[in-house]
Amino acid sequence: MKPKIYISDLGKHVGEEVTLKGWLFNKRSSGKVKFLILRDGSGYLQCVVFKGNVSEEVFNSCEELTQESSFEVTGKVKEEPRAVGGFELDAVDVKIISVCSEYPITPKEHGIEFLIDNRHLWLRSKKQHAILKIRHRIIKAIRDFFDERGFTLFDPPIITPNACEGTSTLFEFDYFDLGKAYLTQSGQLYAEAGAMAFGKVYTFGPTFRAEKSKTRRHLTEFWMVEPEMAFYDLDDDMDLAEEFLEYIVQTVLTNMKDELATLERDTSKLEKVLRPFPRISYDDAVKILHENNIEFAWGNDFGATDETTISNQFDRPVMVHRYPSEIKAFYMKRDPLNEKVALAVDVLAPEGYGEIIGGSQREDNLDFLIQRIQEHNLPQSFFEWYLDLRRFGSVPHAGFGLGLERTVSWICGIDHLREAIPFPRMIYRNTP
RNA sequence: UCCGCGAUAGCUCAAUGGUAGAGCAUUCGGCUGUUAACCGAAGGGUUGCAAGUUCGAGUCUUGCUCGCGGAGCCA
Repeated sequence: MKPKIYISDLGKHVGEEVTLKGWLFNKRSSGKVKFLILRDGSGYLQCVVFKGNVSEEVFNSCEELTQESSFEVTGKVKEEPRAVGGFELDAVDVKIISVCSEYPITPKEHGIEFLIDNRHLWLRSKKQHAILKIRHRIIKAIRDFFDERGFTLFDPPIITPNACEGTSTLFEFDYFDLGKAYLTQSGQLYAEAGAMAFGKVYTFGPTFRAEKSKTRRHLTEFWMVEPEMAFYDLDDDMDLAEEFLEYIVQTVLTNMKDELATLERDTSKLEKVLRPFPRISYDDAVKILHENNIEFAWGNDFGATDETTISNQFDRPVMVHRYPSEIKAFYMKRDPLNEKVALAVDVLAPEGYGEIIGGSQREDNLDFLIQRIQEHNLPQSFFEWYLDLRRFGSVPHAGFGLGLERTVSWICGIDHLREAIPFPRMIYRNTP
């Protein structure tokens, strides 16, 4: 097979005659010269078609090229500061592969509703392309981070028999003769089993929430990465979380400069995401709200505006720990120094992006755990295997979950989660 | 579930209760360096649906449908 050449590789081919394939991003013509902007998924390239340099037939055929028509172009690569990307192709031949008729997304402004209806095409746009390239880099950074630190990737089931934490509304369906089953809302309980087997594991996959949340911060299907570590306490958990976030952000800053520029992201705010992050207790956070004249009663969970007020006090992610145990999940260990609070931590992203990490040290005492399950009115029979983890060599352990799309949104500086995933699923939309 | 906003050409939007318009896209013509190119021309409409008020409704009223974002819940 002849080696394929992509626009991103053109620096290695200056002066050579190459053949490229792709789609027409835009076209300008001036009588005897035509400028075809080729898009091949790896970049953009201006192809110059002078009337004398190609056959008359080829020159005229360029008129048929409409936006997003696919074609093949052959020509000599040259450096050209006037062109986007710094290179240009002097075309000697153009072959049309498929003519596109009336591409819906024109190079003008469009409304969000129209764009999301055409998500399958919107993905070709520069901004969406940049967001999803950054998403890809974030995923790689996540995997590199854990792989380099001795974690084992541990895939939990998507189909579960019980409502894991007993709080969220889940997608329910019939599972053969076994009754109702649910789509997972978290792989965490299974990750705990993994941590007892491998020491340090992480799960990374889709999770589902059937709540009728109708905001720019919610999807019904989203991706979550959940590390779980044996012999970690809450402080160890927070140490890992801040190292993790720093690694992700700094990796993107180093490797995705062009994409961040396309998104017009103010990177000075991302450059500040360096350890250590501020760590404040829930009590301290409540004080901050009161100092800002916000009414808030101890024992409640923070709303979106509360989170923004708290995170605005800092220039990097803030870790809020030791929440009232009543508003947290049954498996979270209570603080031995204060039974009213759980050894939990939420990480709030800067710039109003809200909670991106939720974690805790887990309850490792069998009797306490059974008591919590009863207090939450959860069916203990579903949790016997989970209780076995405490019966057979229980150890202190901790973990957290990071919402991928919220992290992508924050780093990209976009205002809606739906742009952070190729095909978003929301309560009133499951197409395309 | 509650609160608020919206629906006009393929798209983005205009239009004091009085002839439904512009830009982009499409088609045709012009231009040898364009950068959302530009210049000229053409085609393109059951104004979300239903009823009401009025001499006259895109505009006012009521109901419905669909969508948007906020609350709650959460990542």
